[in-house]
This record gives sequence, C-alpha cells and structure tokens, in this order.
Amino acid sequence: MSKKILVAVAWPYVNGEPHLGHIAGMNVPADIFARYHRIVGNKVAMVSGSDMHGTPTALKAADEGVEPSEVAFKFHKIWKSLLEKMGFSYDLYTHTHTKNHEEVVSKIFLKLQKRGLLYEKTHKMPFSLTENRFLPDRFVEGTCPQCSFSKARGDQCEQCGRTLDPTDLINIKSIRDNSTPEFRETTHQFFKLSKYNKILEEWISKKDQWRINVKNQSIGMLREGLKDRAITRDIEWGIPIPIKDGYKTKRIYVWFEAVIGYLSATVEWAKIQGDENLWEEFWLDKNAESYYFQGKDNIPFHAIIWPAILLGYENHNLPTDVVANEYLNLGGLDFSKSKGHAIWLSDYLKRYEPEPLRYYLTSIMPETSDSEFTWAGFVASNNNELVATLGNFIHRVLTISNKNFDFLVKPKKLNQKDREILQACDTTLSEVSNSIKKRKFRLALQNAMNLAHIGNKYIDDEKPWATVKINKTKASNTLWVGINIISTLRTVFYPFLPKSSDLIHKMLNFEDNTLSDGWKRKVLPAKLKIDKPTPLFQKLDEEIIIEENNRLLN
RNA sequence: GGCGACGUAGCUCAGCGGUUAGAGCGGGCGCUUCAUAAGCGCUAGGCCGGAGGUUCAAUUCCUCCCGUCGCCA
Repeated sequence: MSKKILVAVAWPYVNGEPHLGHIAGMNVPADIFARYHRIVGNKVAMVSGSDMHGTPTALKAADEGVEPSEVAFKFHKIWKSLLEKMGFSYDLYTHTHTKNHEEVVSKIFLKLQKRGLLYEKTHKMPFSLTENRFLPDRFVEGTCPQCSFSKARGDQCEQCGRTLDPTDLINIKSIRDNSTPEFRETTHQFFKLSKYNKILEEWISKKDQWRINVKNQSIGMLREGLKDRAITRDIEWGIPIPIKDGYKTKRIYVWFEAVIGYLSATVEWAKIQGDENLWEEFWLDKNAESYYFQGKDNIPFHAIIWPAILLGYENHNLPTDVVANEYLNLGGLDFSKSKGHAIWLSDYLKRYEPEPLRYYLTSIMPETSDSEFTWAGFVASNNNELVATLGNFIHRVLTISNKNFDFLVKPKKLNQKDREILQACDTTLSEVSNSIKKRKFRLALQNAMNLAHIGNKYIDDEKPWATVKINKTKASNTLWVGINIISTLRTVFYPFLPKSSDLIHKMLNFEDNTLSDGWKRKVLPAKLKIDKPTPLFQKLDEEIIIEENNRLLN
C-alpha cells in the first residue's frame, strides 16, 4: 500500500548563505525522511524554496544600497546549489518570487476575503518624511522604554529582549538616514486568526506523536488566546495585494505568504511533472500525510498560523506532524549569522565530503535539546565510526573475499550463527524503519550502525581469513553472510548516506541502484564476483581540528 | 514579565516511581592481526542543575529557585 507523503522543509531567508546550523535542523532530517519513504515505496513530494521577501533580506539590500531582488536571487542560487551538493533530494526547491506563488497566494487571499475571514483596520506606523514612505519595524530604532538601551529596534530591544511596537520607542529615528519619522495612520488587512483558537486546540490536543515541545508550546499559545494579525504591510518588496483600491503601495506580509509556499511549490512541482492536478494527491487526499521540518523558532507558524490559513481555505490537509528541531550550536555559541559565529556550508564543501557531515549532523541532531558541533567531534565521528566501524567492516569482508575466492556461491547449508546474523539484518531493517517513522533520526542512525558492529563481531568470531586455509566452504559461507550484512547496510544507510550506499551497491556488482532494490534484505545472486574494493570513507587528519578552530577565531 | 523545552558519566544522548542509573564515542587494560594500525572483549567514570515536598520508595511526580535556548507581551 503506497502512501503519499509530503515532506515540507522550512523556507530559509535569503539574506545570507546556509550554515551548518540550518541544515542540521531541517534539511538533514527532511532528506532522511523523504529518502526513507521513497525506498519503502511511498510516493513523496519533498518541497521547499527560498523565502525571498523576508524583512532581513530587504534590510540587507537597503544596507548595501541594492534592490532586494538582487540580494534574494543571489543567495537563492547559492542555497539551491549547496543543497544539491549535499545530496538533499528535493523534488522541487523553488522560491517565493514566482508567478505561480503569487497566483496561489492571491487565490488564498481572495478566498479568505470572500469567506469573511479578512477585515480592514487602521493603525499608526512610522513614516519617513525624507523617503516618503512607511518604515518597517526593523528600519527604525530608538531608546527602549524598559531598559533605556539607545539602539532598540522597532520590533524588539536587543539589550533587554523586550518586544516593541515602534510607537513605544523614545526618540525614534530611521536607521536609513537618521531622520525622525512621524506616525501616520495606515490601513491593513487582518486575518481572523482568533476564530480558529478552539478548533486548533482540539486538533493539536489529539496529536500524541508530536514532539513534546512543539505540542506544549502550541497549546500554551492557544490557551493564552490568539490575536488577529495584519497580513499586509507598507513595503514594496513582496507579493502584491489582490485588492483594487488603496493597496498599490502595500504588499502581503511575509509570514502569511511564505508558509503558502508549501502549497504553491507542490503546485509548481505538479506542473513540471506535466500533470497539473498531481498536487491534489498530497493536499486533498485525506490519506496523504504531511511532515514539516524546521527549527524551533518556527513552531507557531507551522503549528498554528499555517493550519489556520488552511482551515480558512477549506479542505486542504493539515500537518500530520510539525517536526521542529532545537538549535545546533558551535562551541557553545549560537550558529546565528548575526552574531558572526558560523561554519558556512560552502566553506565546508570546499574542503570535505558531504556524507561525513550528513552522518555527524545526524548523530548529533538537536532533536530534544540544543546540541553542539565541534570539529573534534566531526573528526572523531568520521574516523571512529564511518571509517573504522562501517567502512572498515565492508572493506575487510570484500578484501578477504576478493583475495581468496573467484566467486562466492550461495551456501548449501547455513549454521545457527549464520542464520542469526541474517535475522539480525532483518531486525535492523525494521528497527531503522520504526525509528525513522517516529522521526527519531539519531536513534535510527544508531540502529543502522549497530549492524556494522554486529558484522565486525561476526567476522571476528568466524575468522574467515583463518578458516579459509582449513575449511574453504565454511569461510565462503561466512563471507556470503558478510555480503548479506553489507547489502543490508547499503539499504539501511541509504536515507542517511545515499552516495555511499550507491557506491556499496556498485562494489557488490548489483544491477540498478539501492533505491530500486527497496527496503528489504536483497536476495543475492547465486554466484557473486567480488572485485578488489576501494575504501568507502577517508580518514581525516586530526590536524584539521586545530586548523578549523583557528579559522573560526578569525 | 508570561508560556514552552532542556539541564543525567570527558563528549553526544537513553531512561522516567521500585533491585547495585544505561548506550555510543573518548580514556585504561587485554585479545586478535583479514582489514584504511582497522576489529572484538573487559573496565574505570556520575550527590541524574539546586532546595523543599508527596510516597514504603524519586533521576523519574509536585512546588520553588538557578542556568541555557525558543516563542509571546
């Protein structure tokens, strides 16, 4: 029974490059999940894209004196290419500055309006007299009324953390030209979020598979009560508002339209597939499942706001799960760009392979609490686990086979131990499967790696390098079982290390690829020729720990 | 300030009312030598953030406090 699985990955702001914190929290788990569902035979649409209209992007453009589109497209290209290099298997990675996205956003906007879920309200906003326009919250600063910090922004004070409204600021100034703005009335569209308070609370209460932080935070917010939110702004960069009068100089506010990207990207993907209605399988079929991967800062948008929009729009599937990760920190410091501490993905990829990083980031994935990236940890994980345990197991079995046998043939009779090992392969398949299904990716990786330990112990116990001299059949049988383990490792590591899996696949002279063999222990050909293997993973020199740490200090 | 999560061995984390708190990695010791000096076994290591409380019994439940992070005001 093939299921339909929508894998929705958070949309990054394109005001900078991806760093390791970004991909550890959303891309890595999403890709594992998507690849797993594909290999078990489910129909997957993994979609995301760049959030082009985010305030940070507009702000960066303003800082550099260029158009927002220039910044957005520049970083969109970078993101897209780096995500590809990491082997993330997006069915579509698009962006929000497309005609298609605008159409879908407009359609939803108009539907909500038609259903009486939007209303107009006027409030006061800072207006720059020198630039003749309204200033976004982050374009003004002034003295914080709480802590007297002189550079508090219009949305928040960086010193005391208080959230602010521009009208709260004392001695307000435009950060663009230091001029003093005046407050003018402006009219905006508000979404009746409050209408969905109760229904969302009931809906989330039933989600017993959701991670505890996601569920409790959402319920907490709902108990406090939702407030209606403005979904338009006085800005030029963004999606135009499909209202004829009075909204020419305004745009849809980014938090409202970016989440719609999940739907619009699926629609775009369907068009590219040549079947315009294909998106409906994921959004209208009530048996379809949808999983949203993102960082913990994004929980309210995915667990409350997006579901509310979907409820207003009618009939579209609500999230099956909102898989929010905590943060990946660096040496105890935040990975945040603004604080200047980051390992950029582009830098990493200049020097190292993608898969050791996928492995390490999965092993320390911040599923339940913040975790820490260290170069020492990275090197240890590569050298001790990938190379020494997994890579070496494969290498030793293939080497002994290649040196001693022209062909391995299917054993006539297996002993008790051999059968137990084959059983362990099957057990591993189901353990990894269960862990991934439950979105426990760290555990799933451990389940997979455990089979390599079992394999190493089996080879140690059976000593085929010795038995080959006295009992060639026994040695051959052991190696045959060993190849079964390798073949199973190829399968269970596929969601995590797809390239490596396909390399193993080739080494074993199998036809087609890992994906096409499905999630099961492959029935091996009766006669197996084993070539001289080349190591799967390379050891890293411990020197790089010092090198990389020095780079971080600069 | 309010809400939420987290705080358990050097590191990454499990556990969550009940015998001496677990795993992987790292450390130490031993075995092995087919393999990228890889592997296997054994072992050391912890007032389970702090203070109270509930209970026959608490790392596990409750309260308060401290710390970290996120969201909201």
